[in-house]
Amino acid sequence: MKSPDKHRKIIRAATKVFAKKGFFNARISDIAKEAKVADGTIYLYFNNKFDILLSVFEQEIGKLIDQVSLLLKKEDNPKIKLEIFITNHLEEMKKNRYLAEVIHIELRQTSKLIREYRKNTFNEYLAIIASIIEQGQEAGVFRKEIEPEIARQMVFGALDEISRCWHIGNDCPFTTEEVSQQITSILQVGILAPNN
Amino acid sequence: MKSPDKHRKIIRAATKVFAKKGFFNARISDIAKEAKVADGTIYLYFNNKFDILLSVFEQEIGKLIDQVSLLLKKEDNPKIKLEIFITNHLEEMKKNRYLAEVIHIELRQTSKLIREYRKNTFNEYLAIIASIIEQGQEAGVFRKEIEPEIARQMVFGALDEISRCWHIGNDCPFTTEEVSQQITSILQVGILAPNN
Amino acid sequence: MKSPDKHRKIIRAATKVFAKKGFFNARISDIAKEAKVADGTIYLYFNNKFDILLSVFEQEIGKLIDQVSLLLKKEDNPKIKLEIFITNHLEEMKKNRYLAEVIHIELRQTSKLIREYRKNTFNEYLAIIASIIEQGQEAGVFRKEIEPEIARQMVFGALDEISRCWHIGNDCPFTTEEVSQQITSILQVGILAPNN
Amino acid sequence: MKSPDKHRKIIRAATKVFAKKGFFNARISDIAKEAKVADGTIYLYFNNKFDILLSVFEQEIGKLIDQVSLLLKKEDNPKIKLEIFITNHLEEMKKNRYLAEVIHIELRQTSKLIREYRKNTFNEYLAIIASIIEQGQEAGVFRKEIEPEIARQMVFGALDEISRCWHIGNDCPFTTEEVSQQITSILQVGILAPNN
DNA sequence: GATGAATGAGCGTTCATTCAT
DNA sequence: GATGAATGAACGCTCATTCAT
Repeated sequence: MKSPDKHRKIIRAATKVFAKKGFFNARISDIAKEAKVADGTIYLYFNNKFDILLSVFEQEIGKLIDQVSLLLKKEDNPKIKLEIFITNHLEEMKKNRYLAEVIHIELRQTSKLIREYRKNTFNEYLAIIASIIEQGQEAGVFRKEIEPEIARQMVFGALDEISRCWHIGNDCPFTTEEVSQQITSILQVGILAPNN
Repeated sequence: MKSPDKHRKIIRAATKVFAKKGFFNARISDIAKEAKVADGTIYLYFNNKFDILLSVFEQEIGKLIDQVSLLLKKEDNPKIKLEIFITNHLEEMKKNRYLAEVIHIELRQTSKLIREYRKNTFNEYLAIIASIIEQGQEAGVFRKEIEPEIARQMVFGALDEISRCWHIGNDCPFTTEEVSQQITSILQVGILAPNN
Repeated sequence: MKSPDKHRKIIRAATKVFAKKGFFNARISDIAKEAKVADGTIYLYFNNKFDILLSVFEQEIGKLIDQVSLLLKKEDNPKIKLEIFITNHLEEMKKNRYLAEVIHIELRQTSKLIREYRKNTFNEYLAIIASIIEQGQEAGVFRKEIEPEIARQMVFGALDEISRCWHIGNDCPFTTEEVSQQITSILQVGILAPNN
Repeated sequence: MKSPDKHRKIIRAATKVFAKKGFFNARISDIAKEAKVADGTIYLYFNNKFDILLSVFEQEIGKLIDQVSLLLKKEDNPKIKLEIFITNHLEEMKKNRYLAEVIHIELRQTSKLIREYRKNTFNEYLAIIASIIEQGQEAGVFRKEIEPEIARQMVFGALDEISRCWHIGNDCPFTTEEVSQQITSILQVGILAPNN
């Protein structure tokens, strides 16, 4: 029977290799070497290279969902919930460089497969943002005329762009906390000065 | 003398092919066929496959810069300038599906070349956003505690995520105008309801 | 573990193909077909096409060195040693048509690699000639004013030109033995008639 | 009408380029650039790349033949004639690096075409050596049992190997004169010390 | 189950040759 | 005659995938 341990090892190795080289430049043998496994062994656990990529997402983003869900469960205030989501995402991206790169590099690589995939686990993650907005609107805390879907895209787009800039190596002179606060603040009260 | 017409034809073809298949899945012969030239002809105008990608950016993003610069020149109010930038970007992405895909798919290829490249033309485009924010702060229209760099990332990230969702084929029930207004509005006054 | 058998098969095939077509006209797929392996298999055993050429030399010339060294060990007389070298080389070239062609065709490829290479195994082979001359001089059998290096070049040049003519297809009406004796004789006593 | 001047310019350029890069690594455009002529122009004067190579030989070796023939005409003594041939060849090879490389690199490149060619002008050059030997034998100066064909091969092989070593960049601590004398001496009186 | 040698389709790129101007 | 842009066949090499052990 296939060992779940080896499955995990391969996923971890693939996450690292994809992050370092990008999906197309990563070779199966790189992943095999990183996982200390024979090339052929990988095909006992995955159908093909692309399947590995999908599994990396399932696994890693599943973890993200679990983690942030746990944090959000303890809080009722939508304002704070949004802040928690933002802070958690940024912190994770800063910590888990591999996942960050896999998301922002590989998520756009292509193609129908990814597109279909995105209707699954990853969209579940994004849906959390929309649901926070909706709860806030129901609670009268957020403006009703905001479309939760658009706001969700804004939030994720903003966060993902931030993490991309971090990992591109351009110096970013701000701490995670500062960035988190600024984004939260802009989202909450906008950029206008009081009398405008 | 190498014909500038052919150069343009190849760029156009490459934009289309990269958008449809992604950089790595695009074949030189695909581009050649699309441009109705021989494979070898491409190498009279470009050094290699990657050079084509860079040229596509230079060309297309140069156009974007020119266009939005022209529009912004006519306006002084930073609030409206920001709206103009947002609207123009979204409209262009909606219209020029190929450019949109090339940006959001290919901009993420890990590559020193792209990284270096991004310090050039593309960053020029992004710098426009930051400068609008700064002008607004100087004019007292935007909050001074906003970091223009972070806001810039938020804006571009949001817009890029929007355009990605459009082209991914997920139904987006909103018009360009609605999206543009919502984003502008969130950025300007935030998402909080009046008394929060 | 990569099979040494396959390594040998490829070397043998390459020797044949290089001899038949020359290095530049030889195709990797020709070698693969001749060796009855897949094209890609060749790259499990060699780094690139040029590496195959070098290996052919290492292998084949190594064999030549071993063989002639063995023969020379049994003999002390420098006169006879020289004759042995000459005869052995000519016999081998006559027998091993492929090696002969590889030497005289490929040895002349301008290439830093080959030049560096020649300082290794092949030059070892040539050095045998020089050392025979030197021994002869020490023993007082050969004239002391002969430069061993120049004589060495003469000997090898002569032998290589002979073998080239054989394989070029021009009829050569002499047996290996006759040629061997003539060359040995010219080298030993020159071409002058007794009273000149 | 095709200009003989341009024909000569291309030959000269090709000699240089072939010598520098070898036949297979030389590109038609290299030759065209060196000759300050358009690529296409070359095909007005030559049928194909290989034809250029043949023409280079015809031309350059023709010159060699003329030159050495002139020198030999003035001399009757076969001993001296042989010395003249040897000295002249070595001097030319030392002077005309391009021709030297073209001979020793390209002469072995390959193939049926070259082989047929060699029955022409180049063999004429080699025949000069044989005829000197024959004259010497008739005059009783050279041993009758020497086969002129074999001696010819020895002479040319020796000379060509010398010139190859020169151009390979290996240090050769001897002057042209020394080499010439040593080779002449070995050929004439052999390498044996007086009493052997 | 695990291995890693073997496979071979596939692609980026080169360059001799052609031909419209 | 001269040009040089255009052509496209050809090849070295890679690497995802398979399969005998």
